[in-house]
Amino acid sequence: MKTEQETEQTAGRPSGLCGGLRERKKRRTRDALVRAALELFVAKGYERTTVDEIADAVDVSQRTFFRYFSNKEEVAFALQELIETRFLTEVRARPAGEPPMPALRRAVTKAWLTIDEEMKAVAPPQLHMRMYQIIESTPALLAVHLRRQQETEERIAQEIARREGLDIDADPRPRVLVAAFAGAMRVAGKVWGEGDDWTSDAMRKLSDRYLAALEPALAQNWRTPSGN
Amino acid sequence: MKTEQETEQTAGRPSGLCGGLRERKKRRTRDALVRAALELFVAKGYERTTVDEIADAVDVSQRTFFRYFSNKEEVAFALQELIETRFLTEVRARPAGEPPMPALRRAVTKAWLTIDEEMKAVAPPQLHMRMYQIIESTPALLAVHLRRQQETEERIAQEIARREGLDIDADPRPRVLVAAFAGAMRVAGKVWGEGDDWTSDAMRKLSDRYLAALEPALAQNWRTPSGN
DNA sequence: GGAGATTATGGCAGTGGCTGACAATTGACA
DNA sequence: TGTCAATTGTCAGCCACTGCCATAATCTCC
Repeated sequence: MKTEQETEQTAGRPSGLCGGLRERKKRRTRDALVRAALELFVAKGYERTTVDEIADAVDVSQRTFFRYFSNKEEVAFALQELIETRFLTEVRARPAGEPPMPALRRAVTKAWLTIDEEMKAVAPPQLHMRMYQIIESTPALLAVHLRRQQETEERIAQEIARREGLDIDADPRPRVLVAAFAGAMRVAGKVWGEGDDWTSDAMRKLSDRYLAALEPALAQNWRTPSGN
Repeated sequence: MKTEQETEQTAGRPSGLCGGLRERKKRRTRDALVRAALELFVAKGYERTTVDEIADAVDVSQRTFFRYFSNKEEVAFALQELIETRFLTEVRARPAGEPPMPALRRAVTKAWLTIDEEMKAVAPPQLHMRMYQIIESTPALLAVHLRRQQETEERIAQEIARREGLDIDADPRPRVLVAAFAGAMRVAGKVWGEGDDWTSDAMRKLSDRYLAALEPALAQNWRTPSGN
């Protein structure tokens, strides 16, 4: 028999309060693995860190590591997982009458209001931020990152189609809107990671700026200066 | 034992004709490796095909395979490489005065006019198409595919910025436009791969449709039916 | 056409990611 | 306390990938 291990994503609750000893222990090992991995990745780089080193740092076997994470990449995406989940939740919470684009923009703004707090549960924010830079600069991780984002895109597009009562395969607008939106967000995220202000407030401002640039960018005439 | 396919690709290729024996031989092994890899991937799936099998099929050592391709993934992207190069060339060839979005749209249309011919040089179109489906459905390949696309995006954005005389780091529009454009194209490509009409003509029509949906998708009001 | 410099290739040993199988251990619960 | 199920460690093994060195093929120049 299999125990479901997706149960513990209850946000905002400190680890170790719920469930029996067995589950608490599992959560602790998992968090410890993430933390050790992030520290090692930041210290030595992703490729120069071996799974054995991560496992040794937490004093478990390599085999156990692979029981918690299906591969070495996955352990690097703790923060991303959080962001994606949070954003999706906020989109689902938008009022039904709201048009698609404003709904997405407000969802992203609201999501970033709470992400700060949540990520502290596993590792210090500084660590997450450095990890984000490593993801952007390590080809293998960047590739996985983009794939994960695309999976989120699809879920969001489905939610938008549902809200608007559209057949997602017949009307191109849900997927195209979300693709454009995600593209602008990706550019914003990249600039954020390369800059020096790693507050969530800075991220919100960048999102706004790049999303606002979407319509002017599609316009024919670029002669009017804008954007900065 | 030895697979000899020296005859076909020397016909219409500038690259197959020039150079000494050494270079021609190198090109032949490379093409043979691509072809053998595609056939094996299509027949058995990407993950169930080992590099040893590909090398054996062409009668070279595994070590030689890795001298031609830096990893197993790379050999799967022959067609994509072609498309990206072609598209980039067409963008660079657009007249200077043309606004960014029309330039991109016309570049993609022109690119697909010649891709058919070019890809036949290495393997039959059918094989490339099946490979494309495998890329879209194999997580490891999809991830690499998206990263490659993003690299192309960056190059195109730089070209757009250059054309418009803008500083790409100061004005968000070049990257945002290209991100939105690429997003719509990606959705179109996915639909193309899932459909049954694999002509480049079909791809051009899908591109048109999804790019046309970009502006309506960003608009506030979706109540007016459109797109299909 | 042959000597010598270049370059492609093969073989081999070794590392690291990842998996299946099985046995030992630990927590849950009657 | 004893039984049952979940968790873990150990071990053997596959596969992607790399460095190293010897060999064989091509190229260059006389």
